[in-house]
Amino acid sequence: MAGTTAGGTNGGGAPDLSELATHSASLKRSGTAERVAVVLRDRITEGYFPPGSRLSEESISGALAVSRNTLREAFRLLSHERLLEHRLNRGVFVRILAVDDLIDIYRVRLLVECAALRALGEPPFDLTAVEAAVSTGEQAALRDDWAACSTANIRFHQALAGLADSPRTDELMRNVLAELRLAFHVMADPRRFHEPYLTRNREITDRLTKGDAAGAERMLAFYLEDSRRQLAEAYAQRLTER
Amino acid sequence: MAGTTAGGTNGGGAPDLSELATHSASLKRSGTAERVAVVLRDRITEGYFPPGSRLSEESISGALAVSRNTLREAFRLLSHERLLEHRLNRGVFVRILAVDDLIDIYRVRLLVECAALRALGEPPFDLTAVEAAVSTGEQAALRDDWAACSTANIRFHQALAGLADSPRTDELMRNVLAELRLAFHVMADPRRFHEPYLTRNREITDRLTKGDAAGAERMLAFYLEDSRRQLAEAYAQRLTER
DNA sequence: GCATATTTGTCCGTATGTATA
DNA sequence: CTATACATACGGACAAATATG
Repeated sequence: MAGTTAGGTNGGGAPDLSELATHSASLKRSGTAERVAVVLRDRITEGYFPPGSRLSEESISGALAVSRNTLREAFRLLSHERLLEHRLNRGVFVRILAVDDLIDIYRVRLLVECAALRALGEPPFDLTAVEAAVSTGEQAALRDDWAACSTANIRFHQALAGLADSPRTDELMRNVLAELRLAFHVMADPRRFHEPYLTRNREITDRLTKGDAAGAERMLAFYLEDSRRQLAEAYAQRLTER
Repeated sequence: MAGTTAGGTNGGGAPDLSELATHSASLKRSGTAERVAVVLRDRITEGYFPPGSRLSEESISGALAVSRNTLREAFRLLSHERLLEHRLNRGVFVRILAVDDLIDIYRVRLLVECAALRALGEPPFDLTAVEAAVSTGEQAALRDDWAACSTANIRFHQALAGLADSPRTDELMRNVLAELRLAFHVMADPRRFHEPYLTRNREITDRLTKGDAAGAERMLAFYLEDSRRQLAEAYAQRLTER
């Protein structure tokens, strides 16, 4: 019944929001609100809903064929993850990070990623996930596929944090890195921000392979500091020139 | 408040759950769902709703005089914080931590709290919050007020993590420590778990006052390891004997 | 500054499915 | 196995806040 009026919140692009129906392949039984949240999260992190855009209850619920009540439950979840911002009586918006947010995100990353390396035990580490992320990143760079490169880079850092073997830490990193993507969508110059770090990813991994966790940690700290500075500067500039 | 048709929806008696109405002290404009979440969170962490208890949509929405839709939004928030567990088609329950959860929580604490100390700059630290927490804990112990002592102890560790000066880290610790309270409510022998740590809190603080962050970090690591072991053992026993 | 349209906030009623006694 | 209770999800309603002309 819901009238899917074309051209809702977003001016252009693919109008296809759906593919909600049969997720029966997944073992995890979850309600519709959570499935809606998954779809929206994907759309946000992929840039389909750019930062600052308003997510109208009516159009989204229409496009996804769910009731407004259910949609609002999904909104709550994503607001809690800081991907959406809930302004009372005005609706939900894709968050626009402030520079302070960037700084805090990098502070968390420095804390968590370095701590994960420091907490490593004896030299034969399980680096399969780290290795995989690094090589997919390198291959994506060869293809000039900077979107994939960005994803691989993020996965590299998730893998590093994953060495702590802690589900809660994993979730923290997932959320924080998803937030970080919001900043990249404001700037959209992926190559500049990811290419220089490919070799450093490789170097860090090599250190770990050799069992030199302390060295890897030191390099990682410099890496994050450089990345933070470069990103924060470019981001601040981009924000003010709007 | 909107939609107040035909008077109060529930003229009937609400138990002692309420006090929803006047939150006017807070500057933060928030919707009912968030206020409901605050009330429920308090009730859970204070033990009014013990772990394992089911939170019926009907009775809670009746007691708080909010609609079931609004209540469900609040449930989503608390589920996301791992205080509630959402079992599909069965409702929401106050979470019962598994031993694995305890271990992971302590892993996160070790990671974050130690990293916060390690990241400290030059010796004159701002320890007002830490100091305050320690002394309130000591005074509570003198009064045999172990509930207050538990709270102060938690606040002590929040203050330690707060030295990292990172909002996201603060939130992480808030959530993780709120979760940890669930374990204490299963056992309810607060004295045994908090008294031995009062002096160690004091010692750690003293180290920090002297500017010896590395020493404090070492002590903290032992502290957490001891605490984790003692708690996990007692908790496992308590769980199996039920 | 005002009148109006749009959108959110909140509530109600209800049909359907699922788990449990 | 049937019955009951409850969560799930939808749609409609209206007040209040906000945006718009």
